[in-house]
Amino acid sequence: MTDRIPSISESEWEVMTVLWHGAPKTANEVILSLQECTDWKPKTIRTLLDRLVQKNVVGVNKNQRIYTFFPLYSQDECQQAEAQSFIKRIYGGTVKSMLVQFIQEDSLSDEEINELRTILAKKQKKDE
Amino acid sequence: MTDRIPSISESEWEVMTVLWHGAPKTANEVILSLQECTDWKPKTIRTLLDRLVQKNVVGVNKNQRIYTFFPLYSQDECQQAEAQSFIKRIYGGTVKSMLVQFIQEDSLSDEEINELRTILAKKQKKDE
DNA sequence: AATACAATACTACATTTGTAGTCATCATTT
DNA sequence: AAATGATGACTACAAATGTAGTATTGTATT
Repeated sequence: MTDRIPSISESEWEVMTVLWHGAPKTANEVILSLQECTDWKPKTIRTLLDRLVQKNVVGVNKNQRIYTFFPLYSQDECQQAEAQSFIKRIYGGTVKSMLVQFIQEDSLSDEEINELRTILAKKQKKDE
Repeated sequence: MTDRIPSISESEWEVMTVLWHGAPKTANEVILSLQECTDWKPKTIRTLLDRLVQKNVVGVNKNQRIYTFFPLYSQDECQQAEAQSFIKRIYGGTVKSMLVQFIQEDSLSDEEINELRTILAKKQKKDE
């Protein structure tokens, strides 16, 4: 289903985040938003936007003189695609080995662990 | 502690995998190993090895005429570093949100879910 | 209408990555 | 010793990425 999502570079991802947070947005809005957390020049951001459009990850509405941009894939879709390829690259494709590592490290609070347990329990029940 | 691990590209990662699987190895051994699963030319693999050495991710023993190569970081360290930056990039830094997504998708078998539950349970007991 | 401003379009350039090739050298085989 | 073959050193080149700059053009202002 999810047609092959083109790869999104690190900087481009930040632009996507802004658009996922609310779209459509004008280039200027994106620029303002990103200048709060990065020190990229406006032109840089504009270039990133253009590249995302070329890659067909972002759409443009050119009806007005000032274009507006919007994501063509949901954040969820993109996260899953990235995660998929990441896991394949780094963990040889097995999701579990990664999860185990994360659980073993102290990246999770007690509460989070609890939540995860609950989710896992539910998941298991529902699946059968 | 873990000094900043340089970033390892996708192809380079495959070379690392071979070295983690057993080192030291000569370039030739690495090449043979990789030719089973890729169609890279020997020179390509050699270049990747050299770049890893430059990046200080792989060490070389030049005592013999034919060098041997070995990883300077454990697979675990590198996985954690990559995962860290990946999660920051894609999930805004929260480990849990990613785990939840993975659990929700059907990436896990029943058995795996069980294992995870066990691990979580143990983890929680031990922590307090 | 002329000018200034802002948005878009196009161009630029260094670095990293993927993917090798050529040249020099040392060891081994005639 | 000369030729051959394997290693290592250095070079190459296109695509992707990070990071902009210049040129053009439509809109708003005087």
